Amino acid sequence: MENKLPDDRSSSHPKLKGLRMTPQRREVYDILMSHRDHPTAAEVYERAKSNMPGISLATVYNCLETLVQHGAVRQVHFERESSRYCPNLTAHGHFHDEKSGMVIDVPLKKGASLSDLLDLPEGVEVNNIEITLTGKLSN
Amino acid sequence: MENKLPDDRSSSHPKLKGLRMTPQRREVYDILMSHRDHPTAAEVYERAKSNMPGISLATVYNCLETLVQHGAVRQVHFERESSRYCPNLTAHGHFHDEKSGMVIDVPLKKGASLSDLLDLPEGVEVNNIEITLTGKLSN
DNA sequence: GCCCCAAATTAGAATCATTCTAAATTTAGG
DNA sequence: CCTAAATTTAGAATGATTCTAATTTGGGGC
Repeated sequence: MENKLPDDRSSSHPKLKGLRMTPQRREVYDILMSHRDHPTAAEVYERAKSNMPGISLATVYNCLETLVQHGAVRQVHFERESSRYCPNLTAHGHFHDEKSGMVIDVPLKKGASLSDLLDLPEGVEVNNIEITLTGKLSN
Repeated sequence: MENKLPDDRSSSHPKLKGLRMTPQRREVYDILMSHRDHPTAAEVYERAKSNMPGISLATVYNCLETLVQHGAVRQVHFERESSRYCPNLTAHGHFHDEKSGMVIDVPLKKGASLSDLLDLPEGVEVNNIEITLTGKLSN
């Protein structure tokens, strides 16, 4: 059922250029792209096993690390809980509902920029930013 | 050598009201207030031992947790590294230098507010915010 | 001032996410 | 098709933190 384009091994997303797209990496990447609910490595592993019963947890960790290094997905952290993974590459923060554990993306306001908010010291090169909010979803 | 005010057990800082100020908690709190360099629990433990050789690591963890719960200090997280502790209660973010490991406070610009930056969903009660930057201090 | 109970402290065990190790497998290039 | 390098794998190791159960401490009531 899969569309096998011979040249599609590492080019379905611009961020994946230069990355050998093994079946395991594709599986992990597809899981992140299709669910988009900020799963942990263990959750990705559970989902991956249904399509790929032989995949190992170590491989899931390896694939996630590789995808993060290539900028294809982002890691999200709340306190010291398990890392979560997010395929949304736009500038945004994350809200963590303390009751349900659910994580939702919090977009930046149109035209807004972090440098409007923060008084950054001179001569720093910022490679990564995390904006994390925790609280209650009052419904 | 210590100034023993009978009423000073839990009132040296407004945030410490209602908290039994044991010698261990005072020691931990004083370490955070005097160094202000975002130490980990293990680093607080090392420092505490010089004044209080019998203190245990578990107690340092307990004291830090209690101080955080009472809003007297804040926890700071980078990726999944050890939690760090910060006595600066004003709204601010943190920059983590990848080379030296040093952490510095990043103040918010005067008059700026997070809600200017983020498009928060309706009806969320935000209890905590972390803004963490990682990168290189290019000096 | 003394006793009692709850809270705090303690050492060490347990937990758990993640990383490491070493061996087996897969893949790309020649 | 062959070889070297990259990837995957199972299981062990790591390390920060939390838990457990026992001991110690301190404040309020008498």
